[in-house]
Amino acid sequence: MMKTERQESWKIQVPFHLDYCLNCGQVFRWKKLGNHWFGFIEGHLYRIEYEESSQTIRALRISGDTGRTGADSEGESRRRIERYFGLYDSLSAIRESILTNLREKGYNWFVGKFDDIFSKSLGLRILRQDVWEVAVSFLLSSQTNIPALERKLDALCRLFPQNEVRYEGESYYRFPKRESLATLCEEDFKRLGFGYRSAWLCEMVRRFRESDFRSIRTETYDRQLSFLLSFPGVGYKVAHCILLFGYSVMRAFPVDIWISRWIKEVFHVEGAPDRLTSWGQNVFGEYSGYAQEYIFNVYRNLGSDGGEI
DNA sequence: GCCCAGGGGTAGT
DNA sequence: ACTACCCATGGG
Repeated sequence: MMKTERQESWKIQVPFHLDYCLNCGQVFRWKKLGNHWFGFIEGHLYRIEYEESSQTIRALRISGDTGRTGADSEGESRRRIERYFGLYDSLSAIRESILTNLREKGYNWFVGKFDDIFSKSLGLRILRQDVWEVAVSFLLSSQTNIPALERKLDALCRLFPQNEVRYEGESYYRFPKRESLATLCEEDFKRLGFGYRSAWLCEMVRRFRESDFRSIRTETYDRQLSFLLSFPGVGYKVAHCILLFGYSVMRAFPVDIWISRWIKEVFHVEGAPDRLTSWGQNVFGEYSGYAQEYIFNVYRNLGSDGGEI
């Protein structure tokens, strides 16, 4: 492939925290070397860094998509990256929406506490990821901690050397398309250590149709949810991860073991994921997905003990 | 060995 | 609707 590297850097005017965005359990295949993050956006391998003091993003586009020719026009990487990292989301408006909803629902005692959580994770943004990769990633996330999930996805990607991009002695892999995974069988997945999730993945590969996943974007929330729940291995938690991270449905509220614990500790509310999802959407409002990610990042990643939040 | 992990499916109440 | 139990695997 012809090398078509291009560097762009620019100053942004909104809060942004690159590490939080890439290290909060919404995406699993970005790698950090020094201050640089390496990963794919729309099939292009990028090296990205963010300098907090000058609010500057520096992005090196290392390789173009396969089948594409020629270099991007000036500013194409910038638009692509700003979209991918959700820089068009107004965090101040999202914060106001959540705080207002908390007051309206009678949780005044929690308003200041949520504001603390929001400040601690400020700059975390919901990414605009590829739906197929999100769907496969979270299908495999069942009963799997994040490091183990990263290893699973890495092993899966390494089965397809045609997707490899080499840069400075390291190898990076584009996520395999459905057609590529369709050449594998359940036994192949089991050999990768996917266990009982292997059959689910086979079925998702078989039933996934690009057109279905595209047309569902414009459907109502209820129809989107029932469509995703129709896949074996996709329950409420995984479906809401796909809605939030793949479809940018900001009121999606995934309830995993951590969020479940946190709700119990802070609000003394318990229940199955579907019930706690409804609870979270009611308490946090139309941006409950953002609230969930900020809570997850503070509670799970930043190590604050739940009792102090 | 034991416990846990960004859960889901199923059978029994 | 709620609960109990099982499901494979890897890491601490």
